[in-house]
Amino acid sequence: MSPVDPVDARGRVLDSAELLFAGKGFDSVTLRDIASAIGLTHAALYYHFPGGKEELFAEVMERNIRRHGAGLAAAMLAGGPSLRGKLRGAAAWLLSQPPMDLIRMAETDLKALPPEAARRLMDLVYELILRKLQSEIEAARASGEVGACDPGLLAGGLLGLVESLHSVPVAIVGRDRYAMGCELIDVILKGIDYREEHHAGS
Amino acid sequence: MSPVDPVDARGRVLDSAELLFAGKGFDSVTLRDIASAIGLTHAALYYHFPGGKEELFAEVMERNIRRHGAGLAAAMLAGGPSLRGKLRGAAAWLLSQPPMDLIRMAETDLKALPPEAARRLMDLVYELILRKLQSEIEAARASGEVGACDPGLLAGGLLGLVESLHSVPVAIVGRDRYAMGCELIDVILKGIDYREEHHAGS
DNA sequence: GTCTATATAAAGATAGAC
DNA sequence: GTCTATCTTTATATAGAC
Repeated sequence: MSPVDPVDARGRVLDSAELLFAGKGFDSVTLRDIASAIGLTHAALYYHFPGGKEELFAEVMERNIRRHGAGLAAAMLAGGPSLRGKLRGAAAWLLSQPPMDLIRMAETDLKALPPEAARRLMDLVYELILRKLQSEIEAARASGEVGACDPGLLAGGLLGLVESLHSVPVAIVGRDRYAMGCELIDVILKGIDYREEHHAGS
Repeated sequence: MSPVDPVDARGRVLDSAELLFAGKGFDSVTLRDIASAIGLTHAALYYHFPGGKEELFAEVMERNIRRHGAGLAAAMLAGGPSLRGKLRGAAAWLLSQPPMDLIRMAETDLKALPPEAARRLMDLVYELILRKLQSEIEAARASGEVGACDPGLLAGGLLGLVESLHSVPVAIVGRDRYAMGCELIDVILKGIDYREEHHAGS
């Protein structure tokens, strides 16, 4: 708790690395970037992470996924009993965090890790994030709150949908990301009132 | 048209680069990767692209965006008059191509280019891809085929949604990506039958 | 148009002082 | 715990032969 807590140096390295990795991906971030952002030289990182860049990245990703999982669970709980509330809570949480960019993670970053480490992280994403979303949709489906649907597909779709809002230039669009997230969730829940027979009948 | 068409060497370089850049991103692909994939040395690339990696990448991205725009327009036209048909055509096209990963492009890859080049490419994405999707939704909205919605937001959401299917492991899920795309489109169009008053009434 | 060879720069990693 | 070298590898880029 002292102004510069020496025992927490490792945590500060993780914070710096997470910020940079999340923004630019594994290959675009150097150990010197990570170190200099917190006033260290890159050599110091090897004291905390003897395994070098790969070990640091793997730990960053695992901590990131776990925090996302915990935050998501808490946010959905706080969203109240309705599925809409839970999904809005999930959106608020996801948009409060730096983008996870799961596509890049799966397609690019994880290829830099040993296959077992990559698999382990993907399993964590599924277990701690996708599964939680999926469970809530399944529960709503079982209780009759929503109609027939594929909860697994919807969970992945919702995640991709909300995450894609991170790349919307808010300054140009002039709308809050959370407001856009809520609107997209309502579209999922209620649709956009498509008239099947429109062309036949007009 | 000869088996090895010398005048088309530049095009083959672009093809190789596009394949690799699309899969792993700017920083994770080396000029040696691109060259050796087509039986050249990296030095040969400088004959076709004197500006080096950046020039090659910028040209690849521009060609990629233009092809996506043209393919999207053709696929939506072929989808027939209904919005559902057009969107399914769009999904079929997007899923037939390597992932564009617009989030990575916007958040990572474009930062490696000069700002004007980056802006130009983002403008092209908007003009040739998002705007086309948006126009179709707007037209359907104007004709009464669908109800009130935000066409711009929906266009971006649909793109993110369909693109995210690229990272679904088909072998595990056991479903065709196009089938999943169609289901998600139907969710957008018709919703998942959310009962607003479920909790109050049960 | 493509090659070999080389220059230059950047990044991961290690050794040893403090 | 962190630093200052230093080593090694890898990548972009260029020069000049063919």
